[in-house]
Amino acid sequence: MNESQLVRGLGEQIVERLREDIFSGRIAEGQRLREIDLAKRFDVSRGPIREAIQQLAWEGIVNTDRNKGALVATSAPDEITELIIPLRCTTEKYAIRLFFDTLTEADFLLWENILDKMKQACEAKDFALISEHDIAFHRALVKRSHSPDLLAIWSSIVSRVRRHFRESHLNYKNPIQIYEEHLPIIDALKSKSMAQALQVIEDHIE
Amino acid sequence: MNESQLVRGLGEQIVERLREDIFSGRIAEGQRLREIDLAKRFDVSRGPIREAIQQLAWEGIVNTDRNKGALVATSAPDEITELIIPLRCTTEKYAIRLFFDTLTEADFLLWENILDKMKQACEAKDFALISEHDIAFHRALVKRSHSPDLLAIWSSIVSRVRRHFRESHLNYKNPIQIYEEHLPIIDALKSKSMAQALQVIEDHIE
DNA sequence: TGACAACCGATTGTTAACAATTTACAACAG
DNA sequence: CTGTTGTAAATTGTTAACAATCGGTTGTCA
Repeated sequence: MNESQLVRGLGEQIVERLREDIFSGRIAEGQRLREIDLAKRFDVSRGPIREAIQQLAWEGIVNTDRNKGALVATSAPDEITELIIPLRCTTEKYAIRLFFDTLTEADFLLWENILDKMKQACEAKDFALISEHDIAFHRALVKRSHSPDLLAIWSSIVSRVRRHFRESHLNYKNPIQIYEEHLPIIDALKSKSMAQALQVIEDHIE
Repeated sequence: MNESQLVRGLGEQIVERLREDIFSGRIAEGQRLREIDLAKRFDVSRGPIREAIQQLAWEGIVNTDRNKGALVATSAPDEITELIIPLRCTTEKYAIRLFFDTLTEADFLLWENILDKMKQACEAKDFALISEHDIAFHRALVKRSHSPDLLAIWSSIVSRVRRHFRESHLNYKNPIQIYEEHLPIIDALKSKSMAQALQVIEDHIE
């Protein structure tokens, strides 16, 4: 998976901008997305716009009806969270089992680096950044398994519910708690007890 | 949600045809998908083809590189099966819980229709077709939940292990058993006992 | 011979025009 | 007044042409 992605297609860039607009509330829930409007706004043709909308639809951020266009989805988080929790538990615990015996200091450095950035975001109360780093941290965990398939499966689960990450973060009065809740994971991974690490990740996800 | 879907876009139809081709093995792993070839084959322009490929990429059925097109993804290695079983259990049981109380005769008709085709494939010992219908059956189950989130997640999980469907089928001396093992699922769904249905699907997946 | 750069064909990315469908609204009949 | 039907505008679906990019090939030079 190409991390840097120096040059990206118009569609991908538009996806990111729209996703950020929707998550930040600049584009409201239920609002209709018209291809021509977006094409004018981004100064591209409707091709990349349609590409972006299709992707957002797959992520569950907008709903599309044939010949009727796209509406920004209203969040219905609760039921699906119930599904996501066991799925994440299964995949992330599986990842930990794969890599636990081969951990090195460099791994902890990498993860702690991400958590540092998350801490700064928490202090700045920048919820968009907090979510990004939260996802990045767990992605880095799964990636450490060195299994592209595992990473791909995990990604498809999480990106589908990126919005729920964000919404659950908004429930924290003091965002620094989000950061603090990640520290035990690192500790447990350092502890040399796989059973304990599996338990901690399970508690964390729930 | 439009149940019948009488009229669907070209892109959606092409997604289904390509998915069937790949799940059955008619299009091999690693094979390159050229937009122009597909456009000629389906007698449409490249627009709907690109739409279909993007969707297949999201489901994990093909891998795309910018400016380099799409390759049919290679199925995950055997170890992953260990992970997939609990993931499928979780998602398919979740789906059954969602729809169990609203089942109608039409649902059973649809599913039995797929199983009929599977039966014919079993009698013909056509393992490619057996796999295709096996996956199609489970997909139809999950789709019945009417939850796009659930279907999206399930799709991306199963697409990565499609080869294991075929390989596990090859272990059967008498392929008709594959068909017969699906009948208890229908029976349990008809039985009005959700707990029993959940147990049956769990036993079936393992 | 081997490295390297400039081309060329093939393929994907993007655009703009055209076709089909939906929606809103107005005219009309009962 | 209510419901229906026809029409036009707005919007999405599809197409085909054009632009940009990639990979291999060929030719040059050390």
